[in-house]
Amino acid sequence: MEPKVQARFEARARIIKAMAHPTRLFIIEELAKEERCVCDLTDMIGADISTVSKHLSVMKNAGIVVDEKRGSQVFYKLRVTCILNFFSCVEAVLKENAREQIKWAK
Amino acid sequence: MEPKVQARFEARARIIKAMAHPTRLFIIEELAKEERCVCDLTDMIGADISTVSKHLSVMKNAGIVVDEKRGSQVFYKLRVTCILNFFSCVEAVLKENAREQIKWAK
DNA sequence: TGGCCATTTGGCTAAAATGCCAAATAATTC
DNA sequence: GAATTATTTGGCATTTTAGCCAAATGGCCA
Repeated sequence: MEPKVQARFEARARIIKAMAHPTRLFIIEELAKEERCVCDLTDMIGADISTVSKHLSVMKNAGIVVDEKRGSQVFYKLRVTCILNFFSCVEAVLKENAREQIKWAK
Repeated sequence: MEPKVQARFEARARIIKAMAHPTRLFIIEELAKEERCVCDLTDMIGADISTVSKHLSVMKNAGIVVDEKRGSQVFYKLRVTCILNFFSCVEAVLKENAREQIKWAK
């Protein structure tokens, strides 16, 4: 593959990789509803706060979310909402997968 | 996070993770045009055929592609084409990222 | 059957991702 | 300024992923 093409797909992969984790998908869905501080997200997720912070940092570096410090808290929100379109397609794949399961079970 | 919710996001993440690699994104885009055998994809990508085969297997297990054996060759095609909608959003993020770069450069 | 092509699988090493704890930063309040 | 709260960062152990080679499998044809 030519280096230019290669680079383009690497850039895309970086963004998709930044979503490819259950916790991060949860965060994305949550931020789609409203912005949240790290502490609230941490409560919802139930992991160490440093873990949540690092997940957020991964998505921030990818350009998926933006943060804003207000007082002692840091609020995160989605940077590009079209991200949400992903989910409906992912659900479609999951539905297909479930359907196949039934077929295989026969 | 409740186990049920957790499981739902894990299922989603499995699918997105199966896309989160430059080579696999390339394959997806290629298969969007037309089905391809492993050998053709391997030529285009320039990696070991076993590597390409494993990438395809990852996507097959996630339900993103399906394979069909014809003679001695195996052809792969997309299972759910809405996958392509991903790219336009990813490009939007990349464009935003590029824009920010300029802002930072000031 | 034997040989050849296409593909998958096993095995192995190197690299990247996860997640926790502890320590460092930053803002807030008393 | 010290204590407190919110968040990030560094470090480390564990797990997962990637990619190559070599070997196994499956189809095709002489």
